[in-house]
Amino acid sequence: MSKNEFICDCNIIHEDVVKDTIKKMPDMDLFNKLAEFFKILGDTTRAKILYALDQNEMCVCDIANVLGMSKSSISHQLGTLRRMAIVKCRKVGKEVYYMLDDDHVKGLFELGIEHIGHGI
Amino acid sequence: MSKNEFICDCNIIHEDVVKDTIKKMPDMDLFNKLAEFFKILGDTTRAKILYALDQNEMCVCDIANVLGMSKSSISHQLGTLRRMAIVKCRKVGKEVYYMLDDDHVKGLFELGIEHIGHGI
DNA sequence: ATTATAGTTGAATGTATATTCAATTGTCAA
DNA sequence: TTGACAATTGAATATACATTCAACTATAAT
Repeated sequence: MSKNEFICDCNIIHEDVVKDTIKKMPDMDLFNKLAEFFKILGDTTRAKILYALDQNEMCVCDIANVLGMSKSSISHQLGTLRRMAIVKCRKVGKEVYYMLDDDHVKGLFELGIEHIGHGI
Repeated sequence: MSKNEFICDCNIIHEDVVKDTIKKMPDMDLFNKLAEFFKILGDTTRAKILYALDQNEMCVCDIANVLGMSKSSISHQLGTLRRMAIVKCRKVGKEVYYMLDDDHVKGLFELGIEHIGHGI
């Protein structure tokens, strides 16, 4: 592998380290999925929704009230969370009750909180 | 608490559940910090950088080559990661070597991967 | 059947942010 | 001290996406 196979305009490339790292990088597809997953938690509204649903199963209107936001925006976000299989719902008459679909979410929250250095 | 204290235009509010949930919600500031933190991992480039740095400490140019991206964009992202105290760096001559600053990152990655259901 | 309402959906808008480009800083070597 | 280069930085651009608004669907009650 000669230097001009590298994309970068510099002379001090540590070829061995770069090659070793490249070798160890998993399929790039994993990073897309990983980022997609973390992005879900990387929004204040969604984080609140998930925390709230971790306390109680609730209908859309209840969640909207807990967060002080419109039904529509909550519903949009719930749609996103549903598509990512992070929440699931059950329909009872006109109402739709949402709940967490995944135990990992709780674990992730706790690690995140630990990182931030807050107790709750 | 009368119904019109609620923000939502619906009749089926489960007052007890809403009040209970509100009571259990932590300081809203926590959600901002939490979301801010997860947002960091919620970007493909940053996820790759962190994974790469988990394999080897590297200079900016090396990272750029591993990811096949420009030095500038990598440097911008490293700046973000540094400001969030997720990576740290040491300067050696003209070069700046970056490494992970935080063990939680690894744990978070693993949980994320577990969620996605991939092995690596 | 008609009306009211819980929830969803699509389009539009505004905001956040990733990457590029160009200029700049700091350090080494000659 | 001058030239080369690793890295940073700011501004500009482009893209992604959260919320709003309005229209629509489905269910329940009268």
